[in-house]
Amino acid sequence: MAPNKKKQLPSIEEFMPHLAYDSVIFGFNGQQLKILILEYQNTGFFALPGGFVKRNENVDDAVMRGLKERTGLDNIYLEQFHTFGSSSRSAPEIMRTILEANDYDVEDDYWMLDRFVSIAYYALINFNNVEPKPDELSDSISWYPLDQLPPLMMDHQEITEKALEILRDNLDKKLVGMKLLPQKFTMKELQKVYEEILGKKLRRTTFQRKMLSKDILVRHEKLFAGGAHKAPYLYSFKTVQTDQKASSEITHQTIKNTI
Amino acid sequence: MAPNKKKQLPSIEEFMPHLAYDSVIFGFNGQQLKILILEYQNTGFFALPGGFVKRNENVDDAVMRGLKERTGLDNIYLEQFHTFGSSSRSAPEIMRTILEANDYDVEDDYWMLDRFVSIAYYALINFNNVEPKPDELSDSISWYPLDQLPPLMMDHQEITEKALEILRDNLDKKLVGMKLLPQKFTMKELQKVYEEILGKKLRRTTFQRKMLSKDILVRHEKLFAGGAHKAPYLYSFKTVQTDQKASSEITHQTIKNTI
DNA sequence: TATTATTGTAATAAAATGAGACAATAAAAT
DNA sequence: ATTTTATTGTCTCATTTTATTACAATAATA
Repeated sequence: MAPNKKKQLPSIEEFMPHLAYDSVIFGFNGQQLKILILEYQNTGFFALPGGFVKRNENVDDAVMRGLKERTGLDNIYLEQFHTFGSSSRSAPEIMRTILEANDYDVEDDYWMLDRFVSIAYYALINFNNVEPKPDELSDSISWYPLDQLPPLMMDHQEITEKALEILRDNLDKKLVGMKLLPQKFTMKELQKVYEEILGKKLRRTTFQRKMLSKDILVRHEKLFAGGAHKAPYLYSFKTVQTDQKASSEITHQTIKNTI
Repeated sequence: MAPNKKKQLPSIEEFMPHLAYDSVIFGFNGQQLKILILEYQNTGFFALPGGFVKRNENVDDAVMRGLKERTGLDNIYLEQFHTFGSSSRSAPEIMRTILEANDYDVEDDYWMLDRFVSIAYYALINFNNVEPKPDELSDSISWYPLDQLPPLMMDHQEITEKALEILRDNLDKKLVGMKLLPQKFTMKELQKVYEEILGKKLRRTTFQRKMLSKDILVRHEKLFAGGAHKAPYLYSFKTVQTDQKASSEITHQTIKNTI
């Protein structure tokens, strides 16, 4: 790297030290469940999208902001699932390599080289027609199927595995499909979401009966152009207001549906 | 407070700034589910037991350590459940009052007056024969039934409610009864734990059949001295090793059983 | 017009749960 | 010593839920 044109690093005045977040962004394209991995330029390091929390910012908001800055994705469904607090969570060499590869001049006591406690979130999006963009830091970013992840830096593999575990547990409770599918979808597509997350095949008739009996779906017109067979109905999720968080939930959903 | 005999405050050199933990400690005495609340002397402030994380310490260990220091409880079952990261989580006046009530001299820029992100844990213990002791900071500490909590400072009420919600969700999955009961217990006691956590009565025969069919219980000798009626069997939980964490789980359990 | 593959639903079987009945029994009362 | 009492463990039957199979409906293709 040329030792000239050094850039200005983010200042510790702006952020809380020792505190970071990482996000496991699940995307579904109708076929496969994938997650978003970014690669730091000129380093070969693969990582979950993450960032830092400003001194006067809600952690939830920081994650939303950082995700938009780093991935171009806005207003996506986010849920905190675990905080990783091992004292071994520091990687000064790696962080230095990444920063220097981007032409930053890094002092030995620079705050990003310290130990970090990371609050981890998972996000759910339908990634048809969505093209995540790397940010100005020149990272590349792309989708990887869960069984074809590159080797991830630090404990990001462990974070990813925990995210999937929690996602499975929340599958029915949180109506996960709602966030991963377009507004209207077929029963087959919904089943595919479940199968991808659970990692196993489900029985068609049982699944259909179970979903219909839940009183969460609205049936719409049929979807033609499916092939040489009976056309399936399209469904959407009912927008039920179950609790005090309903309005913000609906915001999420509405925005998601317009992606 | 006399302005003499000022004591030395914990230094920011030792701890990570802006990072705290809070713990919701559930205890069961055979009858009622209670949680441990501490009262800061001379202030009237009630709070969950909490503390700070040393710069070179795992967060999990910090919670365990702090709990021992503050409550006298050792090696109890702990599980992280949520991190509270709202930017409004600071209470400089309250913290100053607490510290000054304990004869500390507090500078305006003292780190404990800052905003804190709090990692929340719940703990489960059987509190027969356990007498929590307040620490040297002269707090008093005692058990409160969930429906008779005093007004808690900051967002500690919200933290408590979230803990209970998570505990309910984990009831079957995590074998919560194992941590709250003595090593040997009757079916009625186990049912009582479930009822207290769920906040509703359960049907005796259905509960008994469900528990026995789970293949998690070992039946032991009968417990006499129960009253003018048939004596119930005593049960204990099977110690199954399901995954790689099994050995540490067993440690928890063994230690818990000797409390 | 027949063929094909898939969909929606009904019919039936199996499993899980709810609800009640009842005999067994340990301690207390007589 | 006998009866009474309350609770326990288990069984039965009813109801609900879930699994499995079967099959008619139908949109595109041959």
